[in-house]
Amino acid sequence: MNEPAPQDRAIEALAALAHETRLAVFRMLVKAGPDGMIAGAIAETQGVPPSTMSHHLATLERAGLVQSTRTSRLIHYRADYPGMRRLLVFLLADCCQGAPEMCGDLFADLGCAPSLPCKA
Amino acid sequence: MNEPAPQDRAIEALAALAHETRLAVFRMLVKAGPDGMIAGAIAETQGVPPSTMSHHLATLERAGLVQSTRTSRLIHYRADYPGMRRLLVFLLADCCQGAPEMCGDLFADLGCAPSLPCKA
DNA sequence: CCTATAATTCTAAAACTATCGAATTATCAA
DNA sequence: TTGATAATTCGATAGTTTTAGAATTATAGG
Repeated sequence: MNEPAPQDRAIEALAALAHETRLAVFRMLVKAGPDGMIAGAIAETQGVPPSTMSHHLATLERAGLVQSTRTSRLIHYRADYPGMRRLLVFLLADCCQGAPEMCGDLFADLGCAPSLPCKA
Repeated sequence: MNEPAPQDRAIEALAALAHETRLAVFRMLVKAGPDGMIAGAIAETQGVPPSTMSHHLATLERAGLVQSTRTSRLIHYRADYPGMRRLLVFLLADCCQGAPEMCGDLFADLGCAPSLPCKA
Protein backbone atom coordinates (compact mmCIF):
# COMPACT_ATOMS: atom_id res chain seq x y z
CA MET A 1 0.00 0.00 0.00
CA ASN A 2 2.78 2.43 -0.89
CA GLU A 3 1.99 5.65 -2.64
CA PRO A 4 1.86 5.82 -6.44
CA ALA A 5 4.69 7.00 -8.70
CA PRO A 6 4.53 10.65 -9.79
CA GLN A 7 3.56 9.88 -13.35
CA ASP A 8 0.81 7.49 -12.28
CA ARG A 9 -0.56 10.25 -10.07
CA ALA A 10 -0.30 12.62 -13.03
CA ILE A 11 -2.12 10.22 -15.34
CA GLU A 12 -4.96 9.86 -12.88
CA ALA A 13 -5.26 13.63 -12.51
CA LEU A 14 -5.09 14.21 -16.27
CA ALA A 15 -7.79 11.60 -16.86
CA ALA A 16 -9.97 13.14 -14.16
CA LEU A 17 -9.77 16.57 -15.81
CA ALA A 18 -10.24 15.18 -19.32
CA HIS A 19 -14.03 15.23 -19.08
CA GLU A 20 -16.35 18.09 -19.84
CA THR A 21 -18.41 17.87 -16.65
CA ARG A 22 -15.47 17.21 -14.33
CA LEU A 23 -13.35 19.99 -15.80
CA ALA A 24 -16.25 22.41 -15.41
CA VAL A 25 -16.76 21.32 -11.81
CA PHE A 26 -13.10 21.66 -10.96
CA ARG A 27 -12.95 25.14 -12.48
CA MET A 28 -16.04 26.14 -10.53
CA LEU A 29 -14.57 24.84 -7.29
CA VAL A 30 -11.32 26.72 -7.86
CA LYS A 31 -13.33 29.89 -8.30
CA ALA A 32 -15.57 29.06 -5.33
CA GLY A 33 -12.59 29.25 -2.98
CA PRO A 34 -11.83 27.42 0.27
CA ASP A 35 -15.46 26.91 1.34
CA GLY A 36 -16.24 25.07 -1.87
CA MET A 37 -19.78 23.97 -2.67
CA ILE A 38 -22.17 21.26 -1.54
CA ALA A 39 -22.64 18.19 -3.69
CA GLY A 40 -26.27 18.82 -4.56
CA ALA A 41 -25.60 22.36 -5.71
CA ILE A 42 -22.72 21.17 -7.86
CA ALA A 43 -24.96 18.61 -9.56
CA GLU A 44 -27.62 21.25 -10.21
CA THR A 45 -25.26 23.69 -11.89
CA GLN A 46 -24.25 21.01 -14.36
CA GLY A 47 -27.73 19.59 -14.86
CA VAL A 48 -26.78 16.01 -14.08
CA PRO A 49 -28.44 13.62 -11.62
CA PRO A 50 -26.90 13.35 -8.14
CA SER A 51 -25.67 9.80 -8.63
CA THR A 52 -23.78 10.71 -11.76
CA MET A 53 -22.21 13.72 -10.12
CA SER A 54 -21.28 11.64 -7.12
CA HIS A 55 -19.19 9.41 -9.38
CA HIS A 56 -17.51 12.38 -10.98
CA LEU A 57 -16.70 13.93 -7.63
CA ALA A 58 -15.30 10.62 -6.42
CA THR A 59 -13.11 10.46 -9.53
CA LEU A 60 -11.79 13.96 -8.87
CA GLU A 61 -11.21 13.13 -5.23
CA ARG A 62 -9.34 9.89 -6.00
CA ALA A 63 -7.17 11.89 -8.38
CA GLY A 64 -6.26 14.28 -5.58
CA LEU A 65 -7.91 17.30 -7.19
CA VAL A 66 -10.76 17.90 -4.76
CA GLN A 67 -11.41 17.22 -1.10
CA SER A 68 -14.65 16.68 0.76
CA THR A 69 -15.92 17.13 4.27
CA ARG A 70 -19.30 16.33 5.69
CA THR A 71 -21.15 18.80 7.88
CA SER A 72 -24.34 17.14 9.05
CA ARG A 73 -26.26 16.08 5.94
CA LEU A 74 -24.29 18.19 3.50
CA ILE A 75 -21.02 17.25 1.88
CA HIS A 76 -18.78 20.12 0.89
CA TYR A 77 -16.38 19.70 -1.98
CA ARG A 78 -13.51 22.08 -2.54
CA ALA A 79 -10.49 22.26 -4.83
CA ASP A 80 -7.36 20.55 -3.53
CA TYR A 81 -4.77 23.23 -4.27
CA PRO A 82 -1.66 21.21 -3.40
CA GLY A 83 -2.98 18.36 -5.54
CA MET A 84 -3.45 20.59 -8.57
CA ARG A 85 -0.09 22.15 -7.89
CA ARG A 86 1.50 18.70 -8.00
CA LEU A 87 0.07 18.16 -11.47
CA LEU A 88 1.27 21.55 -12.68
CA VAL A 89 4.74 21.00 -11.31
CA PHE A 90 4.90 17.60 -13.00
CA LEU A 91 3.91 19.08 -16.36
CA LEU A 92 6.16 22.12 -16.05
CA ALA A 93 9.10 20.04 -14.91
CA ASP A 94 8.73 17.85 -17.99
CA CYS A 95 8.65 20.81 -20.31
CA CYS A 96 11.30 22.94 -18.78
CA GLN A 97 13.84 20.21 -18.47
CA GLY A 98 13.80 19.45 -22.14
CA ALA A 99 12.55 22.75 -23.46
CA PRO A 100 12.92 25.99 -21.50
CA GLU A 101 11.53 27.86 -24.50
CA MET A 102 8.16 26.22 -23.87
CA CYS A 103 7.85 27.27 -20.23
CA GLY A 104 10.16 30.23 -19.95
CA ASP A 105 8.14 33.37 -19.76
CA LEU A 106 4.93 31.43 -19.39
CA PHE A 107 3.43 33.77 -16.83
CA ALA A 108 3.68 36.57 -19.36
CA ASP A 109 0.64 35.05 -21.10
CA LEU A 110 -1.30 35.08 -17.87
CA GLY A 111 -3.30 37.73 -16.13
CA CYS A 112 -1.89 36.69 -12.79
CA ALA A 113 1.48 37.74 -11.55
CA PRO A 114 3.07 35.34 -9.10
CA SER A 115 5.55 36.75 -6.68
CA LEU A 116 8.64 35.01 -7.89
CA PRO A 117 12.14 34.27 -6.75
CA CYS A 118 13.23 34.68 -10.38
CA LYS A 119 16.52 32.90 -9.92
CA ALA A 120 17.48 33.37 -13.56
CA MET B 1 -15.63 23.74 -39.45
CA ASN B 2 -14.69 26.44 -36.95
CA GLU B 3 -11.96 25.81 -34.43
CA PRO B 4 -12.76 24.23 -31.09
CA ALA B 5 -13.35 26.15 -27.86
CA PRO B 6 -10.35 26.40 -25.53
CA GLN B 7 -11.69 23.95 -23.01
CA ASP B 8 -12.53 21.39 -25.67
CA ARG B 9 -8.97 21.69 -26.88
CA ALA B 10 -7.78 21.30 -23.31
CA ILE B 11 -9.93 18.21 -22.75
CA GLU B 12 -8.50 16.58 -25.87
CA ALA B 13 -4.95 17.35 -24.77
CA LEU B 14 -5.57 16.14 -21.21
CA ALA B 15 -7.09 12.90 -22.50
CA ALA B 16 -4.17 12.40 -24.86
CA LEU B 17 -1.66 12.71 -22.03
CA ALA B 18 -3.71 10.58 -19.64
CA HIS B 19 -2.24 7.33 -20.92
CA GLU B 20 0.94 5.65 -19.81
CA THR B 21 2.40 5.04 -23.28
CA ARG B 22 1.40 8.40 -24.72
CA LEU B 23 2.69 10.33 -21.73
CA ALA B 24 6.00 8.49 -21.96
CA VAL B 25 6.23 9.22 -25.68
CA PHE B 26 5.45 12.88 -25.22
CA ARG B 27 8.06 13.22 -22.49
CA MET B 28 10.60 11.48 -24.68
CA LEU B 29 9.85 13.79 -27.62
CA VAL B 30 10.17 16.88 -25.44
CA LYS B 31 13.61 15.64 -24.38
CA ALA B 32 14.52 14.68 -27.94
CA GLY B 33 14.27 18.30 -29.04
CA PRO B 34 13.28 19.84 -32.39
CA ASP B 35 14.44 16.93 -34.57
CA GLY B 36 12.17 14.52 -32.75
CA MET B 37 12.25 10.80 -33.47
CA ILE B 38 11.02 8.53 -36.22
CA ALA B 39 7.84 6.51 -35.67
CA GLY B 40 9.48 3.11 -35.71
CA ALA B 41 12.07 4.06 -33.12
CA ILE B 42 9.36 5.48 -30.88
CA ALA B 43 7.41 2.23 -31.08
CA GLU B 44 10.52 0.23 -30.24
CA THR B 45 11.37 2.21 -27.13
CA GLN B 46 7.93 1.49 -25.75
CA GLY B 47 7.79 -2.12 -26.85
CA VAL B 48 4.48 -1.82 -28.67
CA PRO B 49 3.66 -2.85 -32.25
CA PRO B 50 3.82 -0.16 -34.95
CA SER B 51 0.10 -0.11 -35.57
CA THR B 52 -0.66 0.53 -31.92
CA MET B 53 1.92 3.30 -31.72
CA SER B 54 0.56 4.82 -34.88
CA HIS B 55 -2.80 5.23 -33.17
CA HIS B 56 -1.22 6.81 -30.12
CA LEU B 57 0.81 9.22 -32.21
CA ALA B 58 -2.29 10.18 -34.18
CA THR B 59 -4.09 10.84 -30.90
CA LEU B 60 -1.27 13.09 -29.70
CA GLU B 61 -1.20 14.89 -33.04
CA ARG B 62 -4.97 15.46 -33.11
CA ALA B 63 -4.64 16.89 -29.61
CA GLY B 64 -2.05 19.37 -30.84
CA LEU B 65 0.76 17.99 -28.72
CA VAL B 66 3.01 16.57 -31.43
CA GLN B 67 3.66 17.29 -35.09
CA SER B 68 4.87 15.02 -37.84
CA THR B 69 6.71 15.41 -41.11
CA ARG B 70 7.62 12.79 -43.62
CA THR B 71 11.10 12.62 -45.09
CA SER B 72 11.09 9.87 -47.68
CA ARG B 73 9.98 6.68 -45.99
CA LEU B 74 10.46 7.92 -42.44
CA ILE B 75 7.98 9.94 -40.44
CA HIS B 76 9.46 12.22 -37.81
CA TYR B 77 7.42 13.11 -34.77
CA ARG B 78 8.34 15.99 -32.53
CA ALA B 79 6.75 17.79 -29.59
CA ASP B 80 4.49 20.69 -30.48
CA TYR B 81 5.73 23.31 -28.04
CA PRO B 82 3.07 25.95 -28.70
CA GLY B 83 0.41 23.27 -28.33
CA MET B 84 1.70 22.15 -24.96
CA ARG B 85 2.07 25.75 -23.96
CA ARG B 86 -1.60 26.33 -24.78
CA LEU B 87 -2.55 23.56 -22.38
CA LEU B 88 -0.30 24.93 -19.63
CA VAL B 89 -1.66 28.44 -20.06
CA PHE B 90 -5.21 27.10 -19.90
CA LEU B 91 -4.50 25.24 -16.66
CA LEU B 92 -2.51 28.05 -15.09
CA ALA B 93 -5.08 30.66 -16.05
CA ASP B 94 -7.79 28.62 -14.36
CA CYS B 95 -5.80 28.27 -11.19
CA CYS B 96 -4.36 31.71 -10.92
CA GLN B 97 -7.62 33.50 -11.51
CA GLY B 98 -9.33 31.83 -8.64
CA ALA B 99 -6.31 30.94 -6.55
CA PRO B 100 -3.02 32.78 -6.90
CA GLU B 101 -1.73 30.81 -3.91
CA MET B 102 -1.80 27.69 -6.07
CA CYS B 103 0.29 29.06 -8.90
CA GLY B 104 2.20 31.91 -7.32
CA ASP B 105 5.75 30.92 -6.80
CA LEU B 106 5.28 27.76 -8.84
CA PHE B 107 8.65 27.96 -10.53
CA ALA B 108 10.31 27.83 -7.15
CA ASP B 109 9.52 24.09 -7.11
CA LEU B 110 11.24 23.67 -10.45
CA GLY B 111 14.81 23.17 -11.48
CA CYS B 112 14.39 25.47 -14.43
CA ALA B 113 14.49 29.20 -14.15
CA PRO B 114 12.48 31.02 -16.78
CA SER B 115 13.58 34.50 -17.64
CA LEU B 116 10.61 36.37 -16.40
CA PRO B 117 8.99 39.76 -16.74
CA CYS B 118 7.89 39.39 -13.11
CA LYS B 119 5.28 42.08 -13.25
CA ALA B 120 4.23 41.54 -9.65
C1' DC C 1 -39.65 6.05 16.37
C1' DC C 2 -40.98 7.82 11.96
C1' DT C 3 -40.39 10.74 8.07
C1' DA C 4 -37.81 13.63 5.12
C1' DT C 5 -33.56 15.06 3.09
C1' DA C 6 -28.68 14.67 1.25
C1' DA C 7 -25.72 11.91 -0.58
C1' DT C 8 -23.64 7.63 -1.79
C1' DT C 9 -23.31 2.87 -3.54
C1' DC C 10 -25.31 -0.73 -6.47
C1' DT C 11 -26.44 -2.49 -10.96
C1' DA C 12 -26.78 -2.79 -15.66
C1' DA C 13 -26.76 -0.78 -20.17
C1' DA C 14 -24.65 2.09 -23.67
C1' DA C 15 -20.69 4.42 -25.41
C1' DC C 16 -16.07 4.83 -25.91
C1' DT C 17 -10.94 3.47 -25.97
C1' DA C 18 -7.15 0.39 -26.57
C1' DT C 19 -4.97 -3.27 -28.84
C1' DC C 20 -2.87 -5.67 -32.51
C1' DG C 21 -2.72 -8.66 -36.74
C1' DA C 22 -3.79 -8.16 -41.56
C1' DA C 23 -4.36 -5.29 -45.49
C1' DT C 24 -3.02 -1.07 -47.62
C1' DT C 25 -0.39 3.09 -48.98
C1' DA C 26 3.97 5.49 -49.89
C1' DT C 27 8.67 5.57 -51.06
C1' DC C 28 12.98 3.97 -52.66
C1' DA C 29 16.38 1.35 -55.28
C1' DA C 30 17.73 -2.10 -58.44
C1' DT D 1 8.34 -3.18 -62.96
C1' DT D 2 9.49 -5.70 -58.94
C1' DG D 3 10.75 -6.22 -54.21
C1' DA D 4 11.77 -4.32 -49.81
C1' DT D 5 10.90 -1.15 -46.10
C1' DA D 6 8.31 2.37 -43.17
C1' DA D 7 4.26 3.58 -41.75
C1' DT D 8 -0.71 3.93 -41.70
C1' DT D 9 -5.52 2.40 -41.95
C1' DC D 10 -8.85 -1.39 -41.40
C1' DG D 11 -11.44 -4.55 -38.63
C1' DA D 12 -12.53 -7.17 -34.91
C1' DT D 13 -12.30 -7.96 -29.92
C1' DA D 14 -11.53 -6.97 -25.15
C1' DG D 15 -11.69 -3.82 -21.74
C1' DT D 16 -12.94 0.55 -19.47
C1' DT D 17 -15.75 4.60 -18.59
C1' DT D 18 -20.01 6.93 -18.41
C1' DT D 19 -24.62 7.21 -17.24
C1' DA D 20 -28.65 7.11 -14.45
C1' DG D 21 -32.49 4.78 -11.95
C1' DA D 22 -33.12 2.01 -7.72
C1' DA D 23 -31.56 0.72 -3.28
C1' DT D 24 -28.97 2.07 0.68
C1' DT D 25 -26.66 4.84 4.32
C1' DA D 26 -26.37 8.93 7.27
C1' DT D 27 -28.36 12.69 9.68
C1' DA D 28 -31.83 15.83 11.45
C1' DG D 29 -36.23 17.10 13.33
C1' DG D 30 -40.90 16.38 14.87
